Amino acid sequence: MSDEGISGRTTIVDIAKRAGVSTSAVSYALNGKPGVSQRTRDRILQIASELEWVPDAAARTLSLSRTDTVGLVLARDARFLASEGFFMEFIAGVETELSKTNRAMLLQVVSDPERELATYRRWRSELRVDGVVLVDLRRDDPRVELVQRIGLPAVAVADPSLTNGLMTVWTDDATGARGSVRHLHEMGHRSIARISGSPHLAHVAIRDAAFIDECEARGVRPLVLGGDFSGPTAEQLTREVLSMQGAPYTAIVYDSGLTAVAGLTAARQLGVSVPDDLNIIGWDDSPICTVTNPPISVMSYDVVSYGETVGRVFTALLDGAEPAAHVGGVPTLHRRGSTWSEPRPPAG
Amino acid sequence: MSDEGISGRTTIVDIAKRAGVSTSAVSYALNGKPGVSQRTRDRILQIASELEWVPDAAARTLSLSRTDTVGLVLARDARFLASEGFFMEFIAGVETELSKTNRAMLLQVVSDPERELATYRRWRSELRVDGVVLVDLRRDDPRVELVQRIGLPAVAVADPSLTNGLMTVWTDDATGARGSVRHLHEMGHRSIARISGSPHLAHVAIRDAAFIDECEARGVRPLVLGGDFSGPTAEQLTREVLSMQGAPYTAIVYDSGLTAVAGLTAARQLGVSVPDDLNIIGWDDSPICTVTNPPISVMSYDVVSYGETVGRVFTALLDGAEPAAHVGGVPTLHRRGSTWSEPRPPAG
DNA sequence: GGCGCCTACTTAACCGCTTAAGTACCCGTT
DNA sequence: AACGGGTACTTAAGCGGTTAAGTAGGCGCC
Repeated sequence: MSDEGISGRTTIVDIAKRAGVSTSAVSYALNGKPGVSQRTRDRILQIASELEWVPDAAARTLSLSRTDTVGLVLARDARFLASEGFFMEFIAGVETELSKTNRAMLLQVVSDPERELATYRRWRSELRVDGVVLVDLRRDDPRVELVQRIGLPAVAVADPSLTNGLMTVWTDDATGARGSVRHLHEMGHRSIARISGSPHLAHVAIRDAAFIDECEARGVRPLVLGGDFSGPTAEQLTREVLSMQGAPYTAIVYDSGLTAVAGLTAARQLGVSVPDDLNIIGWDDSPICTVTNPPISVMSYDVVSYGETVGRVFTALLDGAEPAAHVGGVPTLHRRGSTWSEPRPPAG
Repeated sequence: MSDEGISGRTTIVDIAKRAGVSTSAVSYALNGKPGVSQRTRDRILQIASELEWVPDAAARTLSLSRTDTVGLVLARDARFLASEGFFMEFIAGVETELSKTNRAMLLQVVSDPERELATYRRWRSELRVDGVVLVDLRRDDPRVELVQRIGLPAVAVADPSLTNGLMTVWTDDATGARGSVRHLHEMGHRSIARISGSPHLAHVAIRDAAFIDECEARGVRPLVLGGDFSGPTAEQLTREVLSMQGAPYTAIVYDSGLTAVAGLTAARQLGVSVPDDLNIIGWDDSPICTVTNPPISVMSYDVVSYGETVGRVFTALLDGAEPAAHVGGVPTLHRRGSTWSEPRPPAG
């Protein structure tokens, strides 16, 4: 009450005056650097906390060239790319870790990839962030090349095969896809379809390949249809799968929760019973997978802890850690009502 | 290529050298202020663009006490409070407007309200943001008092009755709630239930009151059951409504898309046909409302443009506009398959 | 008892940009 | 010819921190 007020914010000058020392002594004390006696250090710390001093972010940035901020750009239609709620949980996880080192997150939602690149360039020039998190990578994604060229520290959230040596955190989608096939095969399925998301997204392509490979290894008849993460397309493709000639597909694996729900609806409209005649597996857990009848089994992992890993890795990167690929999660099957609960003999 | 490199970033000193003037002349020219001739101004601008100069954010903040950043804090369980995708669209809208004045958005996801308050205090002390956007207000929300006390500019996204004179943007939930009742009444419904979200959220209470009021004005028999925005609770409450004694409720209005889907599932399990025996209306549009069978009618408004309004109002606020309440959207009915498409004579 | 060496500070420069205050010069006046 | 008043700049100070370089005083040591 007494010292603040007029000037507004309290600075290290205020602390220095009170303590009767120079501002550099204050700075040394506050940052735990040598150059001040223990007595003086304690006194300065005491005064700082009395005055509720907090360092000015801009001043720090200016002299340290460090912003304590990490940037995240999301493409406008990200809500189609990831299942509902994914980003909320992901961001929550990232921040849990970042806040431990007092870092914040700058978020930008853009309408197209070109603007995303421009945003990185601008952030870099303005020195607004210490680095960025890259999500939703595509094959030969221009962002990877850009951040490397302009020297913007980055953590890529994608399969290591796409990140050209950047620091990366990934989920083992291939193992997840194989796991879904394995489970269905063990339950007796011999014909399994997969209705995937946008094929130009790298993780989709990875799931596709692993799916087919695992099916072939097990003598299962596979089918992959490329969709776009939207409900109507998933419904349409589901109808196609279910009305094909020949031995029917008894299970369909989707690439999100939303598309799985759409598939369930389509099946019901065709009079196909889930799970009796058809098993359905979605990807990424979300509340909507639990409010359907039957609730939908999904391949998923803990998104919050995935984000936490990204936050930790980011902190390490800024502390000088060498780029490496870290596993942030392995999708595993969460069984619910849309899949058989025990093996059935293969038909035919 | 020639001038950058060694030092790294290009500053106004570089421009000044090239132009053979002082840095102040450069600053005046760059900011369109008087004090330089047109010739010199043009030359400086030319050089600046050749050098691809971008102002350093921290330096600007330090001398102007302005960050060009707005903060947004979301409570960790926000994904339950708003329907899926709401925040992505909302934030996209806000940023569309903010980016016009070259402002960015700092995002923090916290686990509890206490941390949210702490975040505002810290941002204020560190001078990290010019102001904040407040969402998901409760009655007597402590955030309103806090931002006013510490003098942090804020735009509250909530009903004006809750914001104590802060700059606010709101959706007319009361009119929306009345609209849902009006439509159902005109279709012939005479007993309408409402399964609402968490009653301690202000907008929920407002919808509750308007719902009951409009029902009474029309001689409709109302019922309001308070839920929590979760699927299981919505299913449970739906079962309760449908198994009550006496004249049945022929329509249920929910407070989100997710809970409406849950209600649809519960109804189906009880053998109640939608829309024949029961009409269902959700709130806030989202993809999941379109992938059910039938797709679900919702009360909704354009969330992106809602966000845009918030962005515009925020810009105005920082430019000195007086606090006022602005309407950002009025929920209207989007008719889909879960409600009758034409009036039926009231039963009984 | 003069030397060097710590320790515990202070002084001053710097980060990149803004802006009040000063200065040099030109022009039109009386 | 001295003077007032623009115009077009420059100088210098300041925003709030950090940090290299300087300095004063105390201590041990030969």
